[in-house]
Amino acid sequence: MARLAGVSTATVSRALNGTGQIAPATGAAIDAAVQQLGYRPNTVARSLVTKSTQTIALLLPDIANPFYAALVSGIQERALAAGSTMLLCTTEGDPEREEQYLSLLRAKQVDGVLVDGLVLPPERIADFVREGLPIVCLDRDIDSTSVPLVQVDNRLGAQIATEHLLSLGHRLIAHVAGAPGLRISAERIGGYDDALAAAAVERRRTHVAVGSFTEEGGYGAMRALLAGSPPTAVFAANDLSALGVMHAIAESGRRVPEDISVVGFDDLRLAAHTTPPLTTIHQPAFEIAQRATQLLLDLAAGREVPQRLHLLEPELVVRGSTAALA
Amino acid sequence: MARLAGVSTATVSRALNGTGQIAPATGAAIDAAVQQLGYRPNTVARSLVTKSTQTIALLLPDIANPFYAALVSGIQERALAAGSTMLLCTTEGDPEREEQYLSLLRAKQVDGVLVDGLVLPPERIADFVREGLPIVCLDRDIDSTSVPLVQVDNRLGAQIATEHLLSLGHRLIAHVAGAPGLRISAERIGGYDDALAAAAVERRRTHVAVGSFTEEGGYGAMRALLAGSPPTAVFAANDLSALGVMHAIAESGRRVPEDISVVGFDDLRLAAHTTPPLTTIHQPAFEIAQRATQLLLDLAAGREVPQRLHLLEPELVVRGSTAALA
DNA sequence: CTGTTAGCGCGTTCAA
DNA sequence: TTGAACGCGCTAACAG
Repeated sequence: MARLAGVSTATVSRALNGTGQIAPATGAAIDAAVQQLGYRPNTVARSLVTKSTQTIALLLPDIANPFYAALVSGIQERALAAGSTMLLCTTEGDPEREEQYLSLLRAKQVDGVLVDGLVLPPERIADFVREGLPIVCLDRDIDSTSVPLVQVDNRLGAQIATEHLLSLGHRLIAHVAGAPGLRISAERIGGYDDALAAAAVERRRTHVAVGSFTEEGGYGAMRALLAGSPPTAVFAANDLSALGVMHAIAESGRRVPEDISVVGFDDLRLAAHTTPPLTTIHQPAFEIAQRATQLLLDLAAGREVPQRLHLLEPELVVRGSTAALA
Repeated sequence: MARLAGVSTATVSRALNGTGQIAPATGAAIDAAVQQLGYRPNTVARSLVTKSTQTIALLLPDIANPFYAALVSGIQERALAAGSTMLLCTTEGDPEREEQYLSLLRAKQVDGVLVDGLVLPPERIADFVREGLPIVCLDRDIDSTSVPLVQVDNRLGAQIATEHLLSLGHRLIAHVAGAPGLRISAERIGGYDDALAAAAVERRRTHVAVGSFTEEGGYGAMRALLAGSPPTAVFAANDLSALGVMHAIAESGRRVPEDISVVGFDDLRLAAHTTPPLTTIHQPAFEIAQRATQLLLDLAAGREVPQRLHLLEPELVVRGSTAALA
């Protein structure tokens, strides 16, 4: 203990936390003792009295999706600036595991939790909020008024993507949709529909296939699309499924973008290096993460957050996977 | 408190932890009270006395690399099975931040930390081990005898990759290397050299370029290679840089694999969906993560780990990016 | 089988 | 400016 090298524990506590006045001499003595022993206060004991663990959690289905991974650095930056660390909990889309984790996190007294892509019923989540666990939702919605939400304007992004294809002269535009039942999937379909309707282009039922946001799903969806009446352009609900789409197109002997144009959504780091480089909708992942984290820290500190919905702007990034209709 | 609904706190503790014998009647009463109040023991208080936080940490440079992300699910599975959660700490390759995190993690009394790709001097890391913080290294080495290591046999993997290209008739085989100064980069260069030497193929200095394990790095390295005397095949130090390599090749008007074959390393999920699908060396990421986590939990529990080095087998996965020399 | 007592290592009164 | 005393919520040791 630093106590052995000086004064009482109370004084050490005050010195290290900058609480109260410390005589220069005793301050120096404490510093010396700390140096010598490599002393660091036990944060567990501190948490027990302060009621703050300086820990937040990120709860999401699957960190293997690079978009989720991109969120982490934004969270990390804000959290570290506030002296907090981040627990990562992956659920594999299993609602039981979501609930299990939420309950565990509450027991662990985390200061708050960031959730993304949960499938648990909103009322269950609201229960946790009611019990005093601050929760902020990022990227994907939850149907709950008790949880702030930070995300990109999905509908607008999808609309911009589709308009880009329309402006290139395409009329047979397919959509490889996200996982069924998710609001985010519906919104991207909505934006696609909006753009087609505004251009008075017929929207064929057979031109929407489910890609489920994965490489594998996009691949399967595109194969199905090619087996029917092939489109001249495809808007994929995210970059990962766009990868699968391009794979299926290449495998069928067609070329991107000469035969079929492809647009993705997310703008993953690797989108710039696919073959061909992927035209896509940029999501400000870093900013989404930072905003959501700040909101969560505010909530945890007992500050009110005035606005529930935080919508950020999507942006079209044109690369090599789209071209004018031949 | 559940105390209000029955007995003493000690009995509740025993009932909930399964320690000691509990009369059926009181057990039922406690269960009922727990249900009614939604009671969960405060793990912070528990940790203060048990000296275990049921928390481990993963310290790595950058979660945006999908290979690191793949490790997470293996860790998560083992950790959750042991009732532990995982703190994720990303360092951006900054040694100061590594030390800052390690110090913070010690203060937080984590049960142990898994490290990957640290650049901190081994002796600093050994200091933490000496202070009683269990550390296990996975994927990338540390030059320290006090830290167990779980990784794939990098040298062997690189050798297998190069041999594959040799067996296809290639003789002008370039290597896009990893970040300079890392043992893992040197080992993969070593395996490449071994294979060339065994086949009595000349290894040209100009056929090794630095790709630094990133898409961007691989892209730049391949452009440099193409500006010199172009190889007929390339072994990239990881899949991400292989993506950049394929990008540069396509941009130069050449085709993969007709003009140039490409082999990666890692076998990321997306490797199956690049254009063309990437031939690569499979790393058992899930197993590496599980083994390392188990080792760490053993260490944290005070069990001895007999073996310091755990080498897992790499495996060649042949897809569409390699072909026989024309 | 159960209650009482005593800490775990801190922050925080209240006096001095 | 500093120390003594108390308590955060829990588990462990010891009686009973």
